[in-house]
Amino acid sequence: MPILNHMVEHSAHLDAVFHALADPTRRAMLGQLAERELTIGELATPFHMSFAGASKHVRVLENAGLVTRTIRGRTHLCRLEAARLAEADAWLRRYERFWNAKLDSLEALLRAEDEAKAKKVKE
Amino acid sequence: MPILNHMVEHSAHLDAVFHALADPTRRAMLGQLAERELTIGELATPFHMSFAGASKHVRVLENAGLVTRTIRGRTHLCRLEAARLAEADAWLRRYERFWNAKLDSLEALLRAEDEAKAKKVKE
DNA sequence: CGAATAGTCAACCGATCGGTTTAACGTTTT
DNA sequence: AAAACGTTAAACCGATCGGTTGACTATTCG
Repeated sequence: MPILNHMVEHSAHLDAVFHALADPTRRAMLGQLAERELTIGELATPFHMSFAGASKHVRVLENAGLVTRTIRGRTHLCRLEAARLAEADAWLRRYERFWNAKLDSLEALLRAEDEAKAKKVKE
Repeated sequence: MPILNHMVEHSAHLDAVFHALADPTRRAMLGQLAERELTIGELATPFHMSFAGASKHVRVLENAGLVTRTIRGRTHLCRLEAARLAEADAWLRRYERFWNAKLDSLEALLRAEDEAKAKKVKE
């Protein structure tokens, strides 16, 4: 009886999302994009990184579905797409009961109530 | 006024955790460990992978703090450590407002109330 | 028009990845 | 003591990583 594996996992998506998040530069870029939409150049500057370098990072974020791009003239505006972050969050929360003590005791309480109920039925 | 970057981020930890989660085999191993503690061999078997291969994956998980090992005789028992998953979850939730529509509209409501209040003061 | 700007592409770099194989080590079994 | 077991270590493999440079394509500005 698998506890967590019964949920089919969209491996490819999660691979891409977690991989994208595994780099501190990319996490910082997402942080910037949380404030406002930014061009590649604006994303590159604070990291003293070449345009090409930033461009590659953005593409990784794009492939993970975490960022979308709108080309306007010669500039590429990047926008945060948080839906995929929610996907990663959903995966993580399958483990929530393992770290959240409150939830654990709540669960224990509910279990105790269930048992009490079951006992009552038996009587 | 940075929205998300004011929180100091423990980059090294997050790097390791997200990197560990970026591999489907390792995620599956965590899933197995969520049910019960397992030895390296038990972790290796379902993935038709050499012991050495599994051993390397476990070490990645260990380095990320997601797994701890208890050596008992010649076997190594692996246990899930969810605290670090909570860390990753905490990072993700900083973006929750970007994907959670309910939260968004609540915020809009509060903003509207604030504006109403500000208007009232002006009058 | 020509020059500057914003960005990509392709090649390249050393480092790390996921995985294997072979050898070795300590533990348990016989 | 010898054989079997559970695991790690080291060397190696091709692939991918993060990053650079230089050449190229568009768009905008003077």
